[in-house]
Amino acid sequence: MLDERDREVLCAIVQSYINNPDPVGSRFITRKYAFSLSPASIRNIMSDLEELGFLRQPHTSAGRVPTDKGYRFYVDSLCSHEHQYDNRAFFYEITRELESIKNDIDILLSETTKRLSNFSHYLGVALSPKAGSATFNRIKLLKHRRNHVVTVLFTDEGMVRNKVVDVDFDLTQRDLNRIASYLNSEFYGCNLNEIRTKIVREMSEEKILCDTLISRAIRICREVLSSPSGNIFISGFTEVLGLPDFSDVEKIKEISRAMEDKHLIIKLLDKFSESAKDEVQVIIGSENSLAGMKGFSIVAATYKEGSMPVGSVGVIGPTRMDYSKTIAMVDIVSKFITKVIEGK
Amino acid sequence: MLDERDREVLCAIVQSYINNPDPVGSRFITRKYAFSLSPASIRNIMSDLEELGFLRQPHTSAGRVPTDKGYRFYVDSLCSHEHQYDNRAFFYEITRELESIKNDIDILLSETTKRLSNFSHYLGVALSPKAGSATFNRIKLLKHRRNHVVTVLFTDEGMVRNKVVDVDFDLTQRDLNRIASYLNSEFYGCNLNEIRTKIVREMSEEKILCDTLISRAIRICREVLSSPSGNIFISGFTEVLGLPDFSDVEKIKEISRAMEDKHLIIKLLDKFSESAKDEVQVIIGSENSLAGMKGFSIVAATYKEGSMPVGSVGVIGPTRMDYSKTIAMVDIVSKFITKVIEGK
DNA sequence: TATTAGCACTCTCCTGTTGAGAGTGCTAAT
DNA sequence: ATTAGCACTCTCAACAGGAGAGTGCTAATA
Repeated sequence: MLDERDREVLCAIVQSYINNPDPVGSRFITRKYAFSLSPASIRNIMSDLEELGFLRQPHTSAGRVPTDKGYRFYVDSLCSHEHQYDNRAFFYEITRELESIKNDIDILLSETTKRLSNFSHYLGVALSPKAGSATFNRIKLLKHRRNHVVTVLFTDEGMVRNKVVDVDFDLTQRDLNRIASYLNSEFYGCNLNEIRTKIVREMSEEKILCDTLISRAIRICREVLSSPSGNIFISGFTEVLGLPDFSDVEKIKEISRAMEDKHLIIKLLDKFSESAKDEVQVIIGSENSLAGMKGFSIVAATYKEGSMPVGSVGVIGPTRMDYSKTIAMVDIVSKFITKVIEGK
Repeated sequence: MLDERDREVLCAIVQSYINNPDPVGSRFITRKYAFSLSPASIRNIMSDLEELGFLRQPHTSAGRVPTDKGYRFYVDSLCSHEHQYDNRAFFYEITRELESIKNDIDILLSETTKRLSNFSHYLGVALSPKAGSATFNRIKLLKHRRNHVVTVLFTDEGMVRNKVVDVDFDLTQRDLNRIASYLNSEFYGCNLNEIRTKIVREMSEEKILCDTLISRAIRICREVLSSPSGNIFISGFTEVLGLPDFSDVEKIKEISRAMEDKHLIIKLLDKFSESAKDEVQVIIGSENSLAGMKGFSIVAATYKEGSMPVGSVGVIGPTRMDYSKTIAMVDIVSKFITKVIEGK
């Protein structure tokens, strides 16, 4: 479909536009990229590329601009995925500054997104491990004031989570210990999601258990498991405001709305976690299924725990994004987080 | 200094400008506010008010606009602080929807700021209780994997906080229990800040204790207390983008930078907590000591725990802010949070 | 003496025009 | 197949003119 020359021109246009958001014209291409072709020939090629949907013109007598399809082709077939030199500073910074934060995954992720946005100039995003996919190790119940129980849940993965649970009955610490050991023997090694569904089923079926210790145990456990979605971290709004892509107030509102709708972004990143692909993934502009996110691209990857993806980290920016560099950065970051978590 | 008539005119100008961000002219005043004076007389008054620093003109032949000093006078002497009717819906919403979130103060505050920004159209902010001012009740240490200890700290105020602490020595659960009971007997009833300073002192003085149980206890405790500052919650960026005050990209960058600098806002709100005044406090534009926050106003109040202010909640917006309404809202919110916390 | 009508003046903002500049597509020559 | 040449289109910046809003000042008025 595209011969070598066409590809070269497309590549030059995309790179030039990424570098500087002006529609790129034929003359500019010949001069800047030293093709052994005249502007007129370039124009013919550009015209073909436009026909094929890789480029478009903002208006007659403007240069060309890549379409989402153009970016896609560039990412898949044209851009080099080596960018190690540029990103070396980034790599050193995160390893040097963040390796020590290994006990609090939330802080680690939040700091990571900050660094990511600083270096990429786009939004850094990360999704903390979903509790649901973790494995129940043990639970500890501590009496707090009357009617309050502090629960501390340990997972096999080393996550610790606490929550204060209201109970409508008074329990001694001894009762709590018995409840805890019941839960521990019942659920040891189970996946938290499974436990939740199991509990819901049992609660609807066996109303008989009412007011026994087990029923209380179940009720407490349900409370503990009731907040399933992981935290999301987004950094770098000020950073993106500096980009020429956001010199327009409408564009700013758009990305701000997208950011506010955290649920949508969570959903999106969740998809990444599910598709257990190993590489960095890229969603470009309108490929996105979310209405509010068309116009932006997402570059993301998962980080793993015991070879299972448990969360994701990435970058959101304009479609006019330095994909090559960003992909390399996200790759670095996802591997780094995996390493920190596993090495814990 | 200002007679009754001058005040009325100033009040009209401020209110008109708050209502609609156009410089207000003499003719407009006479018509809208039905003064029994001609535009020419109003002009004379306005000229006086400008001389006194309450008003300024963006340019000759524009109307007048309040200065920070003008807003200050308005807030202190002119505006009515009754706004109950307008805010009734707001009051109902927060009491109905948020009262149930009493076990997790962070979620309560974050939801509160969301509601606050929705109703005010400005940024809602809140500072969670500073751990330092709380009172040690007891600590529980649980063995996590090798070299990791899960600490659960209870305060008299009912706060629970957990943290995973790395230790460079292996301890049995039994050791941990002994350490915990040492800490419990040593620090029961102490203020957390005191404990921290005490620990720092002891660690520098008595190196002798090295490698004993007590030294280990102290080390763990220090870790637990090492993150002193409270969380900050800010909501409503999309909300403020809708205001005419932020139709300019520069203004947007300004407020975005201010938001990113969370430390500064924390500092600012901390001051509110310290000055133990009971009322809602207002900082207008350049009264602010923070460079990045000039140009914005802050309306904030503290919420209390046992009649001690422990955190603050408020609103950040343009100096052209509906002070009357906002002050009433912040008042409602701060009292609401106090009630929820105390009633816990 | 305080108030006001009248008027000249200033400044912004909108609109329309114009010319430069950049880039294109097409055609004919190489 | 490539390219030079040219007419055409579109944007953008600069400029001018006119409407509109508001002011300050002065002289007349109650």
